[in-house]
Amino acid sequence: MTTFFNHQAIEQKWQRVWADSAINQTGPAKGKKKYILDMFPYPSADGLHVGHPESYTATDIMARYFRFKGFNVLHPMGFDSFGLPAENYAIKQGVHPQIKIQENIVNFRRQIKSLGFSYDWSREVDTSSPEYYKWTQWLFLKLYEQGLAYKRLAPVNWCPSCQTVLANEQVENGKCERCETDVMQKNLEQWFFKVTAYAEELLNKIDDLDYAEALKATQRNWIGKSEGAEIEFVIKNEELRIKVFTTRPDTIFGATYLVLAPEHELVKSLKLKAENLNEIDSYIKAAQKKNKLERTDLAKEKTGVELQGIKAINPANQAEITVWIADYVLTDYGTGAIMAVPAHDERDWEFAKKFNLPIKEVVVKVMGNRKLVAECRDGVAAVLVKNGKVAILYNKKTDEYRIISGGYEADEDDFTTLKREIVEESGYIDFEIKDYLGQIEANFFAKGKNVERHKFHKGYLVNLLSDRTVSTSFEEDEDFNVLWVNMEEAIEKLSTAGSGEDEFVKRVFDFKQRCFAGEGTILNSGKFDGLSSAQAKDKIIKFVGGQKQVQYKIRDWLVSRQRYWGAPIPIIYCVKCGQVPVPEKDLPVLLPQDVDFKPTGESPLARSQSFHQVSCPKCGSPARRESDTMDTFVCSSWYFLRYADAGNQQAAFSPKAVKYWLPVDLYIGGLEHAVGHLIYSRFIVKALRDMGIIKIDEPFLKIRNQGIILAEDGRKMSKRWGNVINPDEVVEEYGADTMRMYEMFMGPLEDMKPWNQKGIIGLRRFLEKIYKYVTSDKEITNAQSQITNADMERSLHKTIKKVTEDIENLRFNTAISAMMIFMNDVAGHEPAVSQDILEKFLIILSPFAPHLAEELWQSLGHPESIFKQRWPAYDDKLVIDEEVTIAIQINGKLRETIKVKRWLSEKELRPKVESLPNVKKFIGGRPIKKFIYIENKLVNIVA
RNA sequence: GCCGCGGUGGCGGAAUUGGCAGACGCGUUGGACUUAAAAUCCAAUAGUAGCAAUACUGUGAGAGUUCGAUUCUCUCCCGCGGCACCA
Repeated sequence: MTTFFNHQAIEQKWQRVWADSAINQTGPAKGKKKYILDMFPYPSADGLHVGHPESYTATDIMARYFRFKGFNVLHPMGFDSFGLPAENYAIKQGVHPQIKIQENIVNFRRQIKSLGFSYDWSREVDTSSPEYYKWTQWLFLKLYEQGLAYKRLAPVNWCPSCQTVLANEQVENGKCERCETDVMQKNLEQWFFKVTAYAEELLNKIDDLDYAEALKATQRNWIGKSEGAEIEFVIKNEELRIKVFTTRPDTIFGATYLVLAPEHELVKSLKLKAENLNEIDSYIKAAQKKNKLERTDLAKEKTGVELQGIKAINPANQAEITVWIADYVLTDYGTGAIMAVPAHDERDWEFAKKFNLPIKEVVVKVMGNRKLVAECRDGVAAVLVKNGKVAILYNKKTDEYRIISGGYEADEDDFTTLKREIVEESGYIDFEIKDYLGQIEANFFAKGKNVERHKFHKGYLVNLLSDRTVSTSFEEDEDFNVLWVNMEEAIEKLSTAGSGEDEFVKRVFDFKQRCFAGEGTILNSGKFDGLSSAQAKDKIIKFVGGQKQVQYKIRDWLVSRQRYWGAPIPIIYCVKCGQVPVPEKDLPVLLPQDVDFKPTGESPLARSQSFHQVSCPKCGSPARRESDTMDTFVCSSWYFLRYADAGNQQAAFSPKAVKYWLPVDLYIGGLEHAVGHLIYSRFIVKALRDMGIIKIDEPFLKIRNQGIILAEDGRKMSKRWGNVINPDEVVEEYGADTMRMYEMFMGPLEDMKPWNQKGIIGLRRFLEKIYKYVTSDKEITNAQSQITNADMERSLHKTIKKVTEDIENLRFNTAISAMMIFMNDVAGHEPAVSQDILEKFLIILSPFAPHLAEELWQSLGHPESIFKQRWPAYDDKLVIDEEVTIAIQINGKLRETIKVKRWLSEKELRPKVESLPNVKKFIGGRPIKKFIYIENKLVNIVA
């Protein structure tokens, strides 16, 4: 590649100057501020990958832009340096994690600096340094004081390969997110942070935050709120009550059995009273052998066992119902017991079908809209409420279906109605009822009869047994029936019928649809009949003496780890006093250097006598130190607070510094941290707020997630595929500015996009074009047309406007495109533009390509850095063109364009337009029906 | 299954209170310069038909609203991400 400028010399020169002049150092805490933050990296041995510069460039542009705008900007960088990879490397290679991680940090810092980011390195943090983790331990103690950190025996996730427990957030599809080993369940005593105490606030504050919809949805899903009720079922002849959680109290009249999870606390005593203890025991044993993944496998057929001889009483209708144990009920959600409503819950339906349990329908689907029907009531002869029957007749021989519908007569039962209607309408006499399809409520307007209909229909599938017929008079109106059709036709022709028959057709072909799990109108529920589900819920909860209840899926955060390379948990176990927190003055609890850190399942720290054996800080008795370390996510859940006051020796941070700098105004990082790091950080901030230590509710006002950069082959970059792009090589060959520009130009920040090695050249050419234009004496050889400085002034102001707006909206790709358009305007035209125009252009370029902009700025005779300048303002008058091109359409098709003065009136414009030859041609002498004029944009002539 | 995001040339992408689809860049083709190549510069570049002017088609599919739809509404298909026996 020919080089018109020596990027290496320029970049080295300015990186040195900037470092020496401390130009990126954060100002004292006063004036208007912006806190622009990147997710700090884990300093892996592989060094930076191209995803890092993507988000770092974006934040760097923002930081530089806001400095130009006169803001005091905090833009820090640091390293999340505790964690497993360094430890695993240490185990393999025998190098202490600390040594390896420091090497990696040196490399990371070099790489980051080579890209010319404007970080304030004086505030760098390193989570594995005692100066930092002292305060991580302090944070732990603060949470401990509040009861937000606690130790508890609980079923936890255990990774047999990493030899440690994991938080729920670190398990993906039952596998360890780090090593993809199947995670086991173990009952262990572990440390937790009480995130659930903030579940509600974590959920409802999401609405006010400026996060991408994907991030919000992910967090909402993870928190998993559902509102319902807890209701007690009495066990017959026993003093026992079983509490169930349900979100559908409106279906309780349809609860035909109860189900307990195998681990439910009442199972132990109940099974002894059952008649089939052995069967029950073997079922429980079998269930507990399965791991979580097997238990929750949706494809698996449901299993269960009845507690024979035991009956519960449905509190709604006093019916005696059976009690079952089944592992489709989860132990750790709700109360670990459910009321089963097979008619309205697919899982209960499946279970009931398998074990032949009663299915009672208490909610019907509502078709059509009662309100709409009411609105078109005017002029309707009568309101007819007549309940009907729909039979779907199936002819096995021809594999065809036919719909027959009709109403009750007098007090007929279902079968009599069906029989009569089928004979009357079709003449067939030999059939049997095969399946009940459920009930629906239909609301519609029958045009032919001019009546509004509001009915309940029951549907049946009826098998034709032979072709025998009797002659009928076919009195019924055949137009209302679709005669024999095959399956596809039945679905197609009837799915738009809208009167409710279509719903039954669906239920014929889709077995699952026969279990209606939606909300509707209540039936078979005593005095609640006719209410909607929504209306019935509260009333029924009251009626059965239940309690309204909210459930969340999110669990407390398991923070202890049985590994070496983490912050030690500052707790001491005294023989006399029990759990004793390490006094703050004794912090940090230093990680011992001389430990065999091989993982064995026991915490490696337990093997260090000097670490382990201590005396109680309270009474001096013999004691032992907690030997677990903290999850690295604890370190990263507060680092953004430390940046505000990084050098503080006396405290984690001063309230004053946090008050000024926090919350973070813009945080950019990967979406993979949606439920781990980001929820943890939000939790920690809320906990510290409630302790009165800080005053903010949320750590991050605005979060954007950079999209993954894929390899050229469209796959993820991975050593395995050998398709990884090394940023160092790109910087060396094309330069840091080109690299920055390319990554910003690839596409929208948040989109996933593939790398294209050839595409980089376009950005390099663009920078060269600028360099040549500014440094040469502007003898443009290929002058195509004359252009005035006033024209260029306009072009510049348009560009400033576009780039300013695009930066504020993080649309860097179109900002660069706008600058390219400006250069295309300038270059190749004579005469050259004024120095003033060039200088302003360099300023708006400088956040993107800081080295080149600074170099050219200096070459224009400025001794002071370009980054000391102010952002150029644009003049609205110069941005708007006086002449506009108006598109002329005839009947919606573009036929001509015309250049006119801006804001030309229709009166002035119309004759001009109508006299255009093309317009005359396409109108072809027809009269003009309509002349639509959108000012400054378009004319559409309808002829 | 539920929730969220998306589907536009050969490729990355642009255009949204509904108003000229394909900006900008890559690639490709042709030309200039050169002994030659690279680099650079100029031109063309959605598809189909045509020598051409031009015409028709075209933003995942189908329908709808509208003078006008990539943009709004409905139905469906496909891709990505999250949750998932959560009662």
